[in-house]
Amino acid sequence: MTSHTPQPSQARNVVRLDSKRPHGVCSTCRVRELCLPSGLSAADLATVNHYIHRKHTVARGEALFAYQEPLQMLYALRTGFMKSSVPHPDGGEQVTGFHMSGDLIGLDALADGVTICKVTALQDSEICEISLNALELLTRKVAPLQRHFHRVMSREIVHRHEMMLLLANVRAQERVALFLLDLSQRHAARGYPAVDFVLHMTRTDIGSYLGLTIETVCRGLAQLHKEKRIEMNGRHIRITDLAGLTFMANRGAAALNPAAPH
Amino acid sequence: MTSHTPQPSQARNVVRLDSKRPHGVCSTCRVRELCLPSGLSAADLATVNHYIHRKHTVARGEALFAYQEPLQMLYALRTGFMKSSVPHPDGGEQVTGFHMSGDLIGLDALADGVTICKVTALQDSEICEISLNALELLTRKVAPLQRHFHRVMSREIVHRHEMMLLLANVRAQERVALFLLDLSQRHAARGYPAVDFVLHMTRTDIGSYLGLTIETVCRGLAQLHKEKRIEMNGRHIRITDLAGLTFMANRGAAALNPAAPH
DNA sequence: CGCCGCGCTTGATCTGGATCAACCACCGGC
DNA sequence: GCCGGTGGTTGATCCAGATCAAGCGCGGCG
Repeated sequence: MTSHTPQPSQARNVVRLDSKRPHGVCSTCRVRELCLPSGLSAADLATVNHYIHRKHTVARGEALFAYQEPLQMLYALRTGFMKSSVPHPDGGEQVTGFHMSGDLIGLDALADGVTICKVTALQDSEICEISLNALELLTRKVAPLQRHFHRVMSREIVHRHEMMLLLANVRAQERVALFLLDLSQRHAARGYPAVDFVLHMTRTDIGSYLGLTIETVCRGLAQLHKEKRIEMNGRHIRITDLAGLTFMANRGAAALNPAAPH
Repeated sequence: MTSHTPQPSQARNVVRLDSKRPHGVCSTCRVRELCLPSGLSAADLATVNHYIHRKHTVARGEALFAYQEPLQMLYALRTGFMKSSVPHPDGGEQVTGFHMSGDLIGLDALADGVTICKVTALQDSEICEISLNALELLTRKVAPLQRHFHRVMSREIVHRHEMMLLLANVRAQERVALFLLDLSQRHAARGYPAVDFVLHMTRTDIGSYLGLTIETVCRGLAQLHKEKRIEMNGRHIRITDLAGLTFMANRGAAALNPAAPH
């Protein structure tokens, strides 16, 4: 009810410093370039900065928001790891995505102002937020932000598009390989090791996300291990044959990358 | 190369009449309210109108654009029927969507400026277009348009999200039922009969779209006929038991609508 | 006309992954 | 220490839907 609409002042090029936002939220953020204010000039960044709020941590296991909850915010994951899921009527859930630092969360709620999935922290997470009102204001005012925001939304479409193709066309074994590669690439984009990481989600989550049962995921991983493509110790994964993994994933993902050079 | 950026004039509230656009493209359009300029005031509509171009017809079987083609336009289907598809390396294709009048086409290309699917006309179609430059300008200038555009993009995310859930969770028979209901609702939204329509696509297209083989689609339809839920004559469909069809589809789609009242 | 090719239908068989089942490893509580 | 719960692994069986196969109806064309 308290709508809390910030008053935009014209031609603001300076960061206003106050006790709540000592240095600005984005300007000190490591993953800024993966996030909403990617590619902005210092002046534009300062403007945007002013509307972004730091929110409290979401503890592991806690929800950022629930399923079908009214939402007037857009969130960005600053640090941590989260999953999106849709509850099944039978008590289970369908996992629809995993989120790493720099990812925007809540784009799918713009359509009707209501969330279409629940988002839960798999690791203690810090998140930033911006009100949709402020976002609309800013994207009107800051053209590069507008363009980037459109690209981000479009990328969200492309991602779900690729998941559709995966679920329609790709064999179980290759789904698992693609999943690991996707994580690997997202780690790399954030400056973490690409071939050595920890899975923050359970096997059940992975299976649900990939449209497979937990048993099939296990067998898929076991098979990759037998083929000496990965080493595995519980949730710790080490990719020992990235090229081989990429190759077999690409065979499976031919449908995702039809124009890939032979 | 010839970038053709229209010069925005300030506070233009009148439709400029010229020989090319006698009445404005949108203001005479039957599906305007389903399309980009939904919910605009007369003045805003006139402004938007000015940047929308009518393009020539795309004949049945012809492509609107190809796979992985640079795209600086957003299209809207005015009349006709189209499909989106991704080519398979083996010569086949994966159908990713069907488009009816009022649908926007090309939102997924915003991400990288390159199309991620090919779009073909299944019926002779008229399409409208707007350059991305103009769109960016307009959404900055016309706030209701901006808001609506964000909702449209978000809806595109939601749609692919629902397809993901369908492909991951729903049984073949229920996929077919859901497909028919989806078409039915989209017909109804355009003022056409909801229970009596023609499928413009082949069974193969349907199968590809639903992640099923053509045989399974046939059997699904035959089963629906046997259960007296539909009548069928080639591509002509008549839904004779909409309630029953909805019921069985909802059972299958429980995963898509988990919070549906008992 | 006859022939071909495409879209569609229906039946018979096969199989990838689901389901069912058993078991282990680990951890937290008492 | 024991005990129960959660997450993970592996083996045995089952089944929905893919694959293979055969045939029909129809429109275009030499």
